Amino acid sequence: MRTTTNPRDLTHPSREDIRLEGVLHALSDPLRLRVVHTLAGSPEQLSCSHFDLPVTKSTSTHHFRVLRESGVIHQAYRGTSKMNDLRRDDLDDLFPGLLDSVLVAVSRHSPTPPGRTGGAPPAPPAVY
Amino acid sequence: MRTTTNPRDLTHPSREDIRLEGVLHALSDPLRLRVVHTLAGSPEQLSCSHFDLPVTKSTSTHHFRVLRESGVIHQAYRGTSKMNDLRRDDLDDLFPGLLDSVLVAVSRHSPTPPGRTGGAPPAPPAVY
DNA sequence: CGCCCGGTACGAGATCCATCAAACTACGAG
DNA sequence: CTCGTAGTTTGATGGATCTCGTACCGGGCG
Repeated sequence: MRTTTNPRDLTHPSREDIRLEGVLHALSDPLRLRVVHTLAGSPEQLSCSHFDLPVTKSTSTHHFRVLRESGVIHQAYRGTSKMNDLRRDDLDDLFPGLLDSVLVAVSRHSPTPPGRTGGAPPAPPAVY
Repeated sequence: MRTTTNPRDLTHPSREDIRLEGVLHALSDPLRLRVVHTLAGSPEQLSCSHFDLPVTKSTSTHHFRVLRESGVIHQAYRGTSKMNDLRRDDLDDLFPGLLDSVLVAVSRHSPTPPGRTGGAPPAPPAVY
């Protein structure tokens, strides 16, 4: 009967539990939108600490949790840090075109947020 | 120099003042999502009272205001009632594909909300 | 004119949300 | 084992947000 609430267990909603309202709400915050945008522009997973958000650690934790619990991102521990990546497949399957249109909108309307991701430009719209 | 604050004056954000976060936030509420979906499925403007929302009149007013102030809908008085319609052109121009993908997602994941709109099916995805 | 109907304004209460500081946990390196 | 790094938890605070009830207004109808 161990499963005693291991603090390193991360709960993610299954695909069918992801709700549109939740995703839209998660994306309606500038900070979170920035995280999603950066994540989309990176070919690899990124640790939480990679993002240089203008808030404290606890606030950061909060935002990442909102993103995870709404089904927008997937998180997993790797050593001492936590890796994040977009749940692209799930989102594209559930809400086709939604993520892409949001990402394009962010790219268009934000002057490319300070703090470059690494190399890949914002995020090519992917297949249409 | 006041125009004496005419209560029938409705303020709408100009196109360039519409913000992505605001739109996403406005759409992240089930009630408002339902309104937008119904509006999108109607070829004509609809009065506020056309919607049979499970809330009181004042709450209804509140939600319509959120939609208007975020730039999602346009409102205008016509006689004793207020007509609503989507700001499709503005939204499509600012955030291409966003509204369509949201509407498709609503159509897919809601069992066609009770209280039919009139005739037109949910909203054909329009040009891709 | 007087009334109703569609909608607004104004509080007020409850809940949620973003934010922080401070104390804590877990892992890896010395 | 000790320390530092990465992130969590808890509690508090201030600000939105959602909801309501009640009072109000403006236009149309009888």
